[in-house]
Amino acid sequence: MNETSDDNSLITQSETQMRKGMLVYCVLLLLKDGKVYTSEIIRSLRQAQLIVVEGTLYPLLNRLAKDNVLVYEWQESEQGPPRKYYWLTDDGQALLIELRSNYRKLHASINALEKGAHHE
Amino acid sequence: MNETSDDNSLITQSETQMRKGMLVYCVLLLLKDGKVYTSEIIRSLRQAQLIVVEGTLYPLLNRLAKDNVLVYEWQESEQGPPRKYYWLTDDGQALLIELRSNYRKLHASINALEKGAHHE
DNA sequence: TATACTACCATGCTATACAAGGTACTATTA
DNA sequence: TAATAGTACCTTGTATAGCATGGTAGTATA
Repeated sequence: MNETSDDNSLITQSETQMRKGMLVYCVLLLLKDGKVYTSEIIRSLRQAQLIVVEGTLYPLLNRLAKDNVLVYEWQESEQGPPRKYYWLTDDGQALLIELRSNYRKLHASINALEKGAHHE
Repeated sequence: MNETSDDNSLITQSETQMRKGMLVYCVLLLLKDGKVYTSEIIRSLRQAQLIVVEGTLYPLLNRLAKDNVLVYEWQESEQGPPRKYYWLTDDGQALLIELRSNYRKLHASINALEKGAHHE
């Protein structure tokens, strides 16, 4: 709660916020080409600098599966514990299309604001 | 709490999420050219289809002012109640630059995912 | 048997968007 | 003067969801 020394906290916070909203969209993008298991998703997202912690992704996948966006099946691994492979349902495909459209619109809106197009 | 009839709730939810993260950035963009008062900000954001309700923006502006990103002054209006005009501090200008950079990176990452660039 | 690695998961905290309702000032009109 | 409408600001309560932290379990190796 020190308000003088953590002046970069707002930056970090806003960075986090920016990534947050895109998370569902990015997860669906990662799954659009086939079955992927959870740790693999985390690694891919980290490569894209989009997420770091497991505690965010596992509940998210559970929610998406509960809402019939994803399904999964367990699969034995040759080395290590079994893996939970996820893929998109038809509803998931539809949601992906919807989110892609929304992202395009959002990006366009931000571009407009960046160019200072705020006149009544 | 009905889980069968509100099957578009996840879409709405994700749309909301997408806008959420961009809010700080968009507010700073709106203020980058000078003093603006709150209702005006709300109208501009609505035009850009980025936010709808006041209950989101007022607390956000308070937070940003508390964190020395924005300052404000009261100004009489010729018609109606007085208005609270906000503008960016130097810290706010710096944050805007930071957030612009972050947004660029995020957009690039999403573009990469859209093109299916997830290979180890 | 013990250690290391991989993978999955749950709990508690905190931040925050939204819904809903409220206050106060000005102008218009009866 | 009194009532209504319009504008602008603000607060409270609720629910969502990311994150920190810690834990379980299977496999492989020393």
